[in-house]
Amino acid sequence: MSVEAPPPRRSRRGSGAVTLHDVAKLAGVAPITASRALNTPNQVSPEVLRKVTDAVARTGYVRNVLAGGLASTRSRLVAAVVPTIAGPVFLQTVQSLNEALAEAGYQLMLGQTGYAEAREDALLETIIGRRPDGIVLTGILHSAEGRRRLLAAGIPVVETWDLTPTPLDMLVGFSHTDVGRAVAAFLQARGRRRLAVVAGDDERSKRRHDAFCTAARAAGLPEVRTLYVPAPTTMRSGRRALGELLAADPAIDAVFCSSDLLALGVMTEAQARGLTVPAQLAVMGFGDLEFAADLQPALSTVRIDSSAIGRQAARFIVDRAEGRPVAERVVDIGFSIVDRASA
Amino acid sequence: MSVEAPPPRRSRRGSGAVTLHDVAKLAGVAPITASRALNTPNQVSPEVLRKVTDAVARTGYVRNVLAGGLASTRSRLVAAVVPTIAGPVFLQTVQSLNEALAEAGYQLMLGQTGYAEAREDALLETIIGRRPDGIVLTGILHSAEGRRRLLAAGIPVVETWDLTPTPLDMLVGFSHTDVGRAVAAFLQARGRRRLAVVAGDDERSKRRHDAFCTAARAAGLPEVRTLYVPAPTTMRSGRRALGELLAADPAIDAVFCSSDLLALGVMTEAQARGLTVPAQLAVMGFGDLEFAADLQPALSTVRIDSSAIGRQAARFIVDRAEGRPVAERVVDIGFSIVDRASA
DNA sequence: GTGAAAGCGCTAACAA
DNA sequence: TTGTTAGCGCTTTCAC
Repeated sequence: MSVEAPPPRRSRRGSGAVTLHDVAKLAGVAPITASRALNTPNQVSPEVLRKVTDAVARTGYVRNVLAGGLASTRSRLVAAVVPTIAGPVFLQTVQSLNEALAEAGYQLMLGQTGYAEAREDALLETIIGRRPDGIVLTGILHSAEGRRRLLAAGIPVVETWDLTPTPLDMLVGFSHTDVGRAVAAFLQARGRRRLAVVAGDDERSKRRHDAFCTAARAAGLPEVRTLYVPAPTTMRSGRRALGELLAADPAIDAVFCSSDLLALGVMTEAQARGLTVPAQLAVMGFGDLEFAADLQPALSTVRIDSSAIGRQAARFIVDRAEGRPVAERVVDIGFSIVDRASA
Repeated sequence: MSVEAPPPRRSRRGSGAVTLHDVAKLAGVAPITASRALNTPNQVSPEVLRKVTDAVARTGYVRNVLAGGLASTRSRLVAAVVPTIAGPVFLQTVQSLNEALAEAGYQLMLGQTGYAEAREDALLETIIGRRPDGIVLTGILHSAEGRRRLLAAGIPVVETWDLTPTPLDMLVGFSHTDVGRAVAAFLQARGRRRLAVVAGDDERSKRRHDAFCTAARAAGLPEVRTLYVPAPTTMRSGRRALGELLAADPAIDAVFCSSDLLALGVMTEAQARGLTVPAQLAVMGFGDLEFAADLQPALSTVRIDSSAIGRQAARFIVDRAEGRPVAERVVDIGFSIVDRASA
């Protein structure tokens, strides 16, 4: 009569799902070997590889990335912080970021601050709690507290859509000041003199339009009429804005909008009032969204390679996560003025 | 002379960050007590709560949600699967879903299939690997393999943007067939007889337009001209489509588009060709995006409460995750026809 | 109300 | 190439 071991008291914990342990047992190898077969197949004999692959298929095993991440301190999770994805400006960036990350085996976590800088800190805490392998920020980070936390956490950070001499870590963007200057020069070269601006009230577009106004002033043009609308910008606020602008100064001959959507609103309102674009009023947008080229007249605008920002951000994070050296921490992707019919 | 303990051989593992252990030690309590102070503060004496809160502040501790999730088998992560966020149709849903989840302490993970059903399965595997507390699907899940996996994983699933008699688990959407019928009736009531359709080639819009055509036929109207364009739909494809439609039949007097963007393209093209909307051509969109009301003429369209879908999906998942009973597993949020100027 | 012990499922480190 | 051991940082279970 053999002394039986006590029954392995089935614990109430755990999800009950198939674990790597089960797979290893079925394949007749140690768990770590099964782990290697899945993660670094070429460190394992073909024989073992076959047995493990087999066991995985038979059990329907799905790896638990959370557990792996805890053990390896690599979560393969990347967080993106945007004001909102509703304004289609960042959409392209988020989309291409997501794609590039997915290809490299990383998952994207989305966080929206809603243009309220106050929420930035709270969101950051939530994010750090997940120990992401990287954080992609839209714009530069403002709060000192936030910067401190991020640095302390040692998480790679990419700031985007802006340029600053003092990046937190890595940066991919362009100069908003340069955009403002370039558009002012562009409109002036086309003989426009009474310039106006309709801009969302976020920091970056303000910076663009400050530069725009400064450049206009320097060129001896009359004071630029400026109207700020709440971010995110909409077609509706564009329509309203042109009305107000015209009420203040019926003689304006060019409007620089901080988004293509705003520009669509301005053009529509102009049309509704019987103003012809560009003859009586030049309209410039910003972003070069998909629809810009197909408006009637086609919208002149500033093109930002939004997808390139996302891809570069992904490259930054993945390189850092895989321990590859990042040569250049700051990438200026520039912009270009798209000269279509509306200006 | 005291015998010193050997130095606690500093392990090379771990992130080196402050852990709950450190906090507990500083507060002079057991780790589990510190855990309770943070998660269920009212199960702990005010005294202890104070000491722990204090220690957290002094150390700058940020909880490791991954570790917590592993121990409790609750990741507080929810995955959303969308064809693409670029088409602004799902944007609202994703946005409100994200917001509602964030409020409840859950994080959203984004996965894009890109309208390729083949990628659905691969994406699903990646997602299940993270052990999310729920999955929100856009549309209904097709692959039998995918359904099997999801069921096996025991993860709550919400299918959205559609209605089916055989939901996988929970469902919030509306009937695309009803939409098609309603729009056909609407146009017919306005005296339109030569109907046309421009639709994205995804399953749901096809269903809408099949119903539309069937209803038109039943009403004795002439055969509906139909043109499918690749999803995601764009303004450009709308412009092109009207051109083709007109070439095939110059006498059409109404176009039903499968998205507002498409409708914008159709309206723009009509205008470019000197056709007046709605006098000569009625245009109907779908989605009621923000800009629809502000177009010239204002766009008649079908309104879907996209945000409500997101919120309901969040409620479903959170209720399930917190163990609350879900009374109704299927919610039909309906739709409404917005009767503006373009039709 | 508080704590000790024992994992959650996986992988780093070291050894064979 | 493969295995043993010892965690990753937290929470469940059960006892006080």
